Amino acid sequence: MATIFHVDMDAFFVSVEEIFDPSLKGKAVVVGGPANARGVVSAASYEARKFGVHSAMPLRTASQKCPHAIFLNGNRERYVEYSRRVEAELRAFTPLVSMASIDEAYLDVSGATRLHGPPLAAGHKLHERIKRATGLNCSIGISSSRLVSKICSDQAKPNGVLWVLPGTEARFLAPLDVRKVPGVGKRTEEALHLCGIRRIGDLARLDPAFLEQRFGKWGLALAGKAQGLDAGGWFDSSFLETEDPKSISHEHTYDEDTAERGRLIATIAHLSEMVGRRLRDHGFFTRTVQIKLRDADFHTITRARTLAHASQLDTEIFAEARALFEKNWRGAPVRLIGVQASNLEQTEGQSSLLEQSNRDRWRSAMAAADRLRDKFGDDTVSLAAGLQGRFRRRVDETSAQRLEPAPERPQRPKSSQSTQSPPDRD
DNA sequence: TCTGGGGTCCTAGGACCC
DNA sequence: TCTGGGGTCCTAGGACCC
Repeated sequence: MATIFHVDMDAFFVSVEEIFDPSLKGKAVVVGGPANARGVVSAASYEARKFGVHSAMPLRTASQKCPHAIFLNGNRERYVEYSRRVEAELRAFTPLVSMASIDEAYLDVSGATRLHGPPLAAGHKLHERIKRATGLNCSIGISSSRLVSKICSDQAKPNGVLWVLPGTEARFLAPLDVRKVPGVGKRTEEALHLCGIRRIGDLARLDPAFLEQRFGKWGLALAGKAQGLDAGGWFDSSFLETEDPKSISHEHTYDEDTAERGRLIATIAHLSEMVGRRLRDHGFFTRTVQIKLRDADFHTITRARTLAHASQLDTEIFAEARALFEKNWRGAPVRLIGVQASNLEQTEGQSSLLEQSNRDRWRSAMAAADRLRDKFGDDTVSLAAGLQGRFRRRVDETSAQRLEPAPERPQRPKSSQSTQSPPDRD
């Protein structure tokens, strides 16, 4: 029988902030942004939660429920750093560690009883070690499957260790709300309630065939989850593998909706650059470029196109994203705009020699730009179109280098040059 | 209450091919 | 030419997670 730990950090972002500013301890703290900003709560301290504040809640709502809360923007790098410290501590405890997100992990400690003792004692030992090494509290769920351990760590919060004895999984799960099952959100919960299913025990009693007929493939998975079973069985080989990403995207929500074409296109250029940069960092090429547009009513559309050859160049991603935007934007104010790369490949595939040499030149320009960004920051180099709108001022003020084609040679016809053309060779 | 940003997976319809 | 079925790729949307 496997022994799986699920380790979940308590109010992770808030707890890290408290390390940097101990005066925050014991206060209502919300990480996510200013109280009046467009945005949602990323993390709330337990003090703030007493007032009904929880993650994913709009910041403006949070500030109404808890006006005295301290609102912080948050520091991604800090959280990544502390996540690494936690991970190091987990790996020192046992080698079979799978980070599920920035603040949670699964550990397979099946073979570690000799070293760490029985499950509950081992759990407390790990809990102590994490606290000592990082100053952070966590909760640990222990059982024979990842699913039950995850639900279990949630029941253990805050700052607790809980063990579900082998053979008692069904008894543990039965009284819990169906919403506790990972994957059951608002919609599925509503649908289940309509069928008279409120608790995991209700779900477990149902015929899997009924769930499959009612919810399709997902229904069958749900039937398994109600029994506390992991999708991949007791142990699936993907436990330790870090898989390649399937998509890379960036999006931006404006402080106020905007219908300014120049500003929208500048944002698309900026987002395309960020996507391209990450593609190159990961060594991927994208075949499908997608844009996302959300209007004032929160109505959201996505429009995608698959390219003839895969690319990792900002200019090609931007050209595609821009074309999709021009074809689909009707002039209405935009709340959010996004650019996504998917259909990721390891190589760019075949193309003509001419295209190849053009891309080779752009590629070296991109590599040079990446080096400059590493050295001087992300805003030092930008697509020409990125200089419009709100990015213009920032870039001009720093008198940054622009990523534009080099001056033309005289024999070239003037009209053939645009921001879309590759830079000349020196 | 007025809704971020980064992802994953699933469904469903249409095109196209055999 | 009155019309099947399966497979794959593409696109759009939606539920969900942290």
